[in-house]
Amino acid sequence: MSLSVNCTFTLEFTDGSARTGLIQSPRGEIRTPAFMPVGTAATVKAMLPENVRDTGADVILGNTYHLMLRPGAERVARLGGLHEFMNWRRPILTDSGGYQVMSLAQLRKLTEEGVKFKSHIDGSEHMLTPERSMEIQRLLGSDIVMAFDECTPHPAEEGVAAESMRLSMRWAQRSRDAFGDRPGYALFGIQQGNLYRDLREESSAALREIGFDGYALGGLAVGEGQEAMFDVLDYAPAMLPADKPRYLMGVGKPDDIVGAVQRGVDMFDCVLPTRSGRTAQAFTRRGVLNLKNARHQEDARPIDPDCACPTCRDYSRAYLHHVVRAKEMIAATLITWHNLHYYQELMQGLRDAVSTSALDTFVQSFHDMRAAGDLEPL
RNA sequence: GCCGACGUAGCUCAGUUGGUUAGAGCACUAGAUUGUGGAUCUAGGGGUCCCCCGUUCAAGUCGGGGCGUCGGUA
Repeated sequence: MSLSVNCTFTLEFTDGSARTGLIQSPRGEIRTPAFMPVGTAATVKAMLPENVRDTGADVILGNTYHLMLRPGAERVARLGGLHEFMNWRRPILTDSGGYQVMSLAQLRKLTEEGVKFKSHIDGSEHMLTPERSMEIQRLLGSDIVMAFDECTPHPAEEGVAAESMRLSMRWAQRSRDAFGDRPGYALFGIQQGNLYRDLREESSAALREIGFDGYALGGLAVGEGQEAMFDVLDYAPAMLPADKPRYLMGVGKPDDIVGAVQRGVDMFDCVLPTRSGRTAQAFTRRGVLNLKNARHQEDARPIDPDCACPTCRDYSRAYLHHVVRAKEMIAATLITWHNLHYYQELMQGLRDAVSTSALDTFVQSFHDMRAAGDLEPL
C-alpha cells in the first residue's frame, strides 16, 4: 500500500455545543469525547496495557519531559518506539514537556529559544525547544504530537498572560515548521490566554493561521476553579475550528468533564483516576469514596454494586481498605482499575447521550446520582 | 537475696539549674491533590509523666518508700 494514511477527524453528532466524533489513525480509532489515561513514564501506573484497553481507553498520554530524561528518546527509538517499548499498540498522544518543565524541573530559565532546566531526577541540565520537543515526540513515535508551549501560571495579570501566550504562539509556529509533513501523525496546537477572552481570541486566530490537526485548550485547571474554567469554556472552544478535535488539557474531575463536553470539548486527559487510585480515592457515580477511611473496614460491599469493573466484581471495600492500610501494591491496581473503568464508562455515557440528543437528561441524572451520595451505611 | 539501669501518648523516645497549657517521629482520625514525583502538604484526637508520701510559692524533674521491666551477680 503506497497511499499515505492520514490522521482524520470525523464529526458525527452534535447536541447543543456538545459533539461526538471519530479520530482515525493508523494505530486505531479514537471515539470522542475521549478520556486519555495518563501514562507518563511509559506506563499507566499500576496497570497492564491490556487492562487499560479493557476499560475502554482508545488512546493514552505519554510525556516528553519524563521520557527524555529517562530512559531517553533516542533509546526508546532504538528499542522500536514507545508503542513497542511499553506494549501499547494503540494511539498515543504525547505532551510536549512545556507544562512539566514548569511544574517539576528546577532552575528553569525561559528564553525566546526555549527552556533550560535541571532534571528533577538527577539535577542534570537540559534544554527543551520547540524543535527538540518535536524531535523527541517523533523519536517516541507519538501519534498525536503537542506543540511546545508555556502553560501560563495562574493567576496572571493580562500583560503577563499576553506575553506568555504570544511566546507560545511563536513556539507553535516553530513546532509546526519542525514537525513538517508526517502522514499518519497529527500535530495539535495549544490555545493560551489565561482567563482573558481577547487573549484567547488572539491565540485562536494565530493557531488557525498556522493550521493544526487539532486544537487544545491550555492553561486551565491550574487553580482558577471550576466556575472560572467554565466561564472560559463558554466561549473558547467555539474560537477553534469546528472540524478539528478540541482537547482540554489536564481535565479533570468527572463533573469538569461533563461540563466541558457540554461546552464542546472532545478530548481530555487527567491524572486523577490513576493518581487517586494510588491514594485510595475511588470515583463513583455517587461521588468520591476515600477507601482509607475507617468506616470501610468491615464493609463487605464493593465500591459500587452497579459497577461492572473487575474490582467491583471481586473485591469488597473492607479488602480494599485493608490493602490500602497495609500499603500493598495491589491496592493501587484495584482502585486505579475501577477509576479508569468509571471514567471510560462516563465517556461512553456522554457519547451515547450526545448521539441520541439526550445530553441534558444524561447530565441531569449524573448530578442527581451524585447528590444522592454514597450507599446507605450498613 | 544483693547491685545497677530504666519507667513520659498506641509504639520508639526527647524533656535544660525545679518555672506558662508536657513535646517529637511513627501510628491513628480526617482533608487537599486536575497537560503524574506510588510523592507531598494541611488539620485534628490522644497523657493518672508507674503509685504513695514528702520538700518547695512551684515537682515529669529533688528526697523516701513501694510496684514493675531489663541486665549483672551468688
